[in-house]
Amino acid sequence: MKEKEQLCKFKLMASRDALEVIQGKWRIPIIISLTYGNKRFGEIQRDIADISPKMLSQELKALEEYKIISRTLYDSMPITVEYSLTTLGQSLNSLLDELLNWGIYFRKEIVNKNVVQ
Amino acid sequence: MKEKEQLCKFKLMASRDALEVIQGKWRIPIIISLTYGNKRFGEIQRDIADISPKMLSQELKALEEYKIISRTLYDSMPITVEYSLTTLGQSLNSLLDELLNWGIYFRKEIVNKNVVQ
DNA sequence: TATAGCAGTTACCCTTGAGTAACTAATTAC
DNA sequence: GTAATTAGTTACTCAAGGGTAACTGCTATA
Repeated sequence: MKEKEQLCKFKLMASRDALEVIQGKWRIPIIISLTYGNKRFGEIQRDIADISPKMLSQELKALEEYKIISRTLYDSMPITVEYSLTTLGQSLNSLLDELLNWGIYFRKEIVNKNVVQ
Repeated sequence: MKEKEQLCKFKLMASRDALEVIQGKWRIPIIISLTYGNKRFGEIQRDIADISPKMLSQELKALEEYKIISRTLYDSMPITVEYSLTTLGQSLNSLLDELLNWGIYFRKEIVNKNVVQ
């Protein structure tokens, strides 16, 4: 029984580490947008229709600090900035896939059956 | 290009459905605790050492509404209440696995290397 | 008679997440 | 000369998420 509890505690810790990074309304959408190739600020904003420049800027900075994305400045005129997933960011791929699959399954099971609203 | 954009929008929607359910500090820990068997209120509270009864009660109710867990009242003395995962809740299994795997990987890559903090 | 465990509830507070609107500076096109 | 695009920033506001502490009613045990 003690083993089981220790494993449980370990999993709780790991899930918190992961959640700390992907928590919030906008980070997953931003990462999904970037799985479709490197993008500029404005392009991400157009992908995620209802994000404000303030939130996008704020969350891009956070994801950069976590080394999930990287920011490249091109000294063109006008200045362009390109965001891309790092290898750590790309390692989120299978987690994202599961998230998407479950989201689709959940909508089928619940939302369309009007069990929840 | 239009196909790519539509797929991106579709994925954004699915991820939001999933996030709506698992978002927040406590839901994933509660679900993880319940993957180790049906549990009573006090048992979950002991698993997740720093959760308050208020938050546990509130999040259990939310998860019940989403049909992720079910609540069974046993009319023993004193009254005991058992929480368990529904089949919908169990369907989160592979998502949880990926979350845990990524959490462990992330800690190895970042936290231990002191890149963050 | 008092304490402990069962499963929560209630009231209060404070911080954070997120939204809105307006603004920056540089350049190009009309 | 004015508007549009580039990539953001700043100030202000509000609601939600979450924390703390005390409390409920019931029963069994010491």
